[in-house]
Amino acid sequence: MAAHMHKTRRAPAPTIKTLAEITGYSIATISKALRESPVVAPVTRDLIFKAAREVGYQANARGMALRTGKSFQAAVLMPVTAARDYEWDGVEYTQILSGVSQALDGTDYRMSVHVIRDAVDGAEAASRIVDQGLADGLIFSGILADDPRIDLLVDHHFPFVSMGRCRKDLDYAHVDIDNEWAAHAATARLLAGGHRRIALVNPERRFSYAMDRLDGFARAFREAGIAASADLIVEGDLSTHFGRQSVIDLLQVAEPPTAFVCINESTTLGVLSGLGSLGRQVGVDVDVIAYDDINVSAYFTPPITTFYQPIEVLGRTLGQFLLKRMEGEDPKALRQVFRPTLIERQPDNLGGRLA
Amino acid sequence: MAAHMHKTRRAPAPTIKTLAEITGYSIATISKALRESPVVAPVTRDLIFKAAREVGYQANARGMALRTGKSFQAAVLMPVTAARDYEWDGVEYTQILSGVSQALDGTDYRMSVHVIRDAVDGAEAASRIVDQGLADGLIFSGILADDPRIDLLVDHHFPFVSMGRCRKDLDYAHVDIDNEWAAHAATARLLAGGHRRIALVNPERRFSYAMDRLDGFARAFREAGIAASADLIVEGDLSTHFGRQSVIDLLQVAEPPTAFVCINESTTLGVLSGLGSLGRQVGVDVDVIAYDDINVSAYFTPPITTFYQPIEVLGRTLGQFLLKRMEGEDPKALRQVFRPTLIERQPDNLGGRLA
DNA sequence: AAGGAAAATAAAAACGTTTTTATTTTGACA
DNA sequence: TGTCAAAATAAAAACGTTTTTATTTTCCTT
Repeated sequence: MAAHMHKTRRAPAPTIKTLAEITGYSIATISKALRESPVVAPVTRDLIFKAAREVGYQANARGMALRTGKSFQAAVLMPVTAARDYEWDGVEYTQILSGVSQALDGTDYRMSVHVIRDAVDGAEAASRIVDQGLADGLIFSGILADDPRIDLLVDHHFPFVSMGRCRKDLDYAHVDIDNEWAAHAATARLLAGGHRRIALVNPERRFSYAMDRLDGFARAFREAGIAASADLIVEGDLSTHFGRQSVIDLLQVAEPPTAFVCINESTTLGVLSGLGSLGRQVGVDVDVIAYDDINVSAYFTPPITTFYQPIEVLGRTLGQFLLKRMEGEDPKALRQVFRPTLIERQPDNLGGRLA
Repeated sequence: MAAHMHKTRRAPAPTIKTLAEITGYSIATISKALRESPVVAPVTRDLIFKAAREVGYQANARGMALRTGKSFQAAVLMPVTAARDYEWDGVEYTQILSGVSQALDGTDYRMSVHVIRDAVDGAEAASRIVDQGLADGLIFSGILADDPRIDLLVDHHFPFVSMGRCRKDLDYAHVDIDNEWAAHAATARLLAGGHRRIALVNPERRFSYAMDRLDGFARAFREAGIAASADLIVEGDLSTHFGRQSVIDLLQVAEPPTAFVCINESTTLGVLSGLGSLGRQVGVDVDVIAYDDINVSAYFTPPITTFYQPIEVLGRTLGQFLLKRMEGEDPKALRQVFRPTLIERQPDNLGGRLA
């Protein structure tokens, strides 16, 4: 009677022991054969592999994990700002995760995501991951000018790849966008178009790349022999709200900007929203150049000039680098800085009205 | 000499054995005490807890995992369409992950993310997770009208919570948005505003919620006693490109729509982009009502009327439900359908020109 | 054909838990 | 004060691997 109650009991997954029974070899030999150890005879290795295939053997991750002390997890810290309620934010992270996951595909590693709300949270997450061995490697972004996570991880010899670079030491694996270059190029383009009062909508200075962008902005002016419009630099979180508010504030100053250089999509959307509600037209009253990583600027009305870098590519590189780091490769060999490509969608000279 | 080479060796993390040595109890007693088993005397339990606190004992997840057969992972399937190159897509997923992670905070569970590229990929990922015991529970979305994942998981008694519902069987834990209601409400609002030719920009029919929205759309017309503009229903992926192309196509028909009901942010952006490039003005030539989950419609120019549901809340509920499911709670008790709130930003009657 | 090194395989221990079973201690009752 | 059940603790086994150490087999050399 009771036998009818439950379905046919699922056969327990085959283990190394099952293979030992089937083939007649000891579990030690099985283990070595499966890991292609040279000490086991090729003929028995083949035999064991065949048996493994036949019964559909899959190494038990938990057993491996306990024995080796590894977790087979690649952790990613994903920032989510709790600042404004549910504001559009961090949208590019799906692309990063997608890229990392692509790199991990086919390896023994899984991707675990740790959501962090701020820098402190991020540092805590990192040390928890190290202390408790929650992962074998770590990927994170939002690098501060002097980031405690990097010190911690270097100290513990914990494999990691950062998206972005600290400003001081570079002896670790990283992937980055050339923010100095991009900010310089955008500013130079606007200067060439005749703009003099250029606003820079920038992240907070504690972020390493905010400083890089400031540098590029300044260099463009310096090279043009023009005094930088340093009073038109605004700094804040990367929210849409911030972009909008920045425009509203900046257009009230005595000598308002005729052009804007923006950080990311969401801020750009806010800037356009602010311009729209003040009745200013892009390409007529002001020009806007943005940095784009999810290919969305093409759909703004009007489409605007952007520096574009598909972020999934960065994610993939991050994953590839992390795999190599976890295998002990020298971090010095694992660095890549991407230059976004310029996509010209506007002349960015206010239709010639400036010349 | 060599002693100088490496830093002071980090003390190995304390284990249950360490605690046994310190307290003099056996490891069995330690284990039971830490899990608050009633068989161990309260006084020794306290003693053991105290010792654990003092040495900073943290249970080794790998040991627990091997012994219990659990993985302490909550898996989330994250869809990323590879359709168009790096198109803005799936941006709401950071919010979902954030919500799930919030729910998991403070528990023993970690969140692992599995990126899937299509429905087949999703089904494979699900069965891999079940077969290999990669996780103890699963969260996924993009539910098909008849989703193989649901059958698989129910069959294996594997704990899961779906975001969205199959159209046939509902005997499982799920969280959803009331798409029928939202589509109905949007359509009814436009009908009340005097619109008769209303376009529905919808996902592909294989998705369960696409059908729900079709139902709501039809019901609004039926209730108004007006023949539905069924020829103005377009179906496709949820990309910005699709939104834009839909508008361009639809405005070429003999009797073009005067209003659009959109699915999500990215499609809406595409719709607005299409309208802009054809020189049509929202609120003058056409009205647009959208569904918004990342609070971005407020920043479109002009701001448009939306049905808003903060998606992080859904994520949190998904996580909470999954925890309960993993503890064996009856799935029938774990269902929640959210109704988004209407945010009126336009009169949606073409400024009265229709009446 | 004996000896011995090299090659191949087996046995045993270990990773850190939980759980089942066994043993000791306590305390109530006669 | 001895008996016995109940309470408390200890011992041992197990989860599935990898790795170290031990044993057996092969085969070359003389």
